[in-house]
Amino acid sequence: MFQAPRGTQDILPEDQRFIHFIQEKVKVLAHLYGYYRIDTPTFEEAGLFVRTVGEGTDIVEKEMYTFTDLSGGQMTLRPEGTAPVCRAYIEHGMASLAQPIKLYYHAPIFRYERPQAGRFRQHHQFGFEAIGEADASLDAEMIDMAWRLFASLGLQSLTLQINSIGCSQCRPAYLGKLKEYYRGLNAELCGDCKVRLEKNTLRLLDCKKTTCQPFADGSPHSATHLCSECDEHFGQLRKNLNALGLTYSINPRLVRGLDYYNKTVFEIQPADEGGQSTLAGGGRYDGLIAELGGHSTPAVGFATGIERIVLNLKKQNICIPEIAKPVIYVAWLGEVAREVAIKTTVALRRNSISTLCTYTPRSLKSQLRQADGAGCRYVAIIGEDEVTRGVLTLRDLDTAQQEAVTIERLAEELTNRTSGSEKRFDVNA
RNA sequence: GUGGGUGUAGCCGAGAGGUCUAAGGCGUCAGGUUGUGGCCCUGAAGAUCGAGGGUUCAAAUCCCUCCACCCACCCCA
Repeated sequence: MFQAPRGTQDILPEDQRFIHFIQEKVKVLAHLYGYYRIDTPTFEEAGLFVRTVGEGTDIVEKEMYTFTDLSGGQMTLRPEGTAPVCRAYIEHGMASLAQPIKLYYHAPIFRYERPQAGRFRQHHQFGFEAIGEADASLDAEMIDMAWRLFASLGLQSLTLQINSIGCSQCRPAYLGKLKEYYRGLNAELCGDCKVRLEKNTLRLLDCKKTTCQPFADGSPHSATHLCSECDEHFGQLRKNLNALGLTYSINPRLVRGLDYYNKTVFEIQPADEGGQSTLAGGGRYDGLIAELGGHSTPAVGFATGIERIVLNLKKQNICIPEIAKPVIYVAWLGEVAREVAIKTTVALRRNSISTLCTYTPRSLKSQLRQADGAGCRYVAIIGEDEVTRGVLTLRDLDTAQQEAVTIERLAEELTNRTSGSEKRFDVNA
C-alpha cells in the first residue's frame, strides 16, 4: 500500500475550512496594507538558496530536497520563501517601480527534517516581503501586520519578541566579542556548542541545554554592540512599536537560522509553548538583493506556518466557518421521475444553486438520509405522482414543511428562501 | 542524525501463546412504511491483526529486522 511520504500530509475536506479561513484573513490583511500576491516556482536553482540562506545553516547543510534534472541542473524544492521573491524582484526589474514593493505569497515549503508535532517535510507558509524601504517604520508596520493577522484569526495570548542582530558593519566585531567570551568557557560547553563556536557563533545563544543557558545569560548582547546606524534603527523600531500600541519583549537570545537577516529580527509565539511553537518569524534582510546581484536594496519580511496556525486554532477552540453545504437534494422514484430529476438538477446548477442527486435508484428513505447527511436544507421529491401533475414536492428539512412547486418556479423559490440566510459564524476576537 | 513511545476494519478501540473462523462503538449500506430524514431497532459489508523473518504442536499475543506514526533533542514556520 502506498502512503503519503514521511512528513507530508493530505489535507482532507473536513480540514479545508481552516485553510480557507486563514487564507481569507490573509487576503483581507494584504489588501489593507497594500500587498500584492506573487507566486514563484516550487523549485529553483539550488544555488539561489545556498547563496542566500547560507552554507553553514542547517537548511542548506542537511535539509534541502535537491535533485539533478535531466539536463544536469541542480534544482531545489523551495525550503523558504524569501529568496525566490527577491530573485523575482530582480528578474522582473521591480527596482524601477515605485518603492517599496510589497508582495505576499502562499506556498508549500520543503525541508528534509525528522517530523514531529508542528514540524513536517512539506508545510505551507504565508509570507510577506516589503522591498526597497530602509526606514524602521516599515519594520514596525510588518510586525504590526503579523500581529493583526493573529488577532483577526482570534488567537489569544501570543507573545512578540524582537531583537537586533546588527549589520555587516557591526556584527563582525560583536561576533568576535561573543567568541572570545565563549572561548573562555569552552571546557564547560556542550558538544553542540563547541561546534557552534567555530561554525555558527550566533546560534550559541539559543542552545536549549540547561547547562549552557547560564552562559547565554551572561554573554554580550548583540543589541548593546550595535553600530550607530543599527542602534538608531533599533531605537526607531521600538519607538514605532510603542506608538502602535504593541507589547513586545526584547529577547537578546533571539537569533534566526538563516544568514541573510540583519538588524531587526522578530518572532511571534503562543504563550503556552510546546516544542515547535513559533508561529511567525521574520526580520530585515538588507543585503539579500545585492547578494543575488541586484542593486543594494533594503528589505524586510516575515513568514507564518499554516499548519502551526491550524494547530493553535484547534487548541484554542476557535470557531471556524463551515464550508458551504449543498442547498438541495433532488430525490426521485422510478425511471420516468429519474429523467425529470436529472433535468431539474441540471437546471438548478445552471441557476447557481448547489444541488445533489443520485443516479442509482435508492429508496426515498435512503435519499432523505443522504440529503440530511450532506447538510442539504431542502429536498425536491419527484415521483410518478409529481411527474403527472408537472410539479415536485419541496421539503424543508429544518421545518419538515413541504409544498408542491412547479419545476419552472423551483430555482426562483429557492433563491428567495436562501437569500440573506447565509450562515455566518463569527470568530471570538 | 540521536533518544523514548506506539502500530488491530474508513475512524476509535477490546484482546497479553490455544476458547480469535478477532469484542464493542462510530461511520457506511440495507431493512423496520406501498413514496419521507435527523432519534430508536434489526441486519449486512468491511481486518492477509504495519511488513518480513524466527521460536513453538499452536502467535494479534514471545523474539529479531525493517517501515510508518507520535513525542523529545536538533532546527525552524
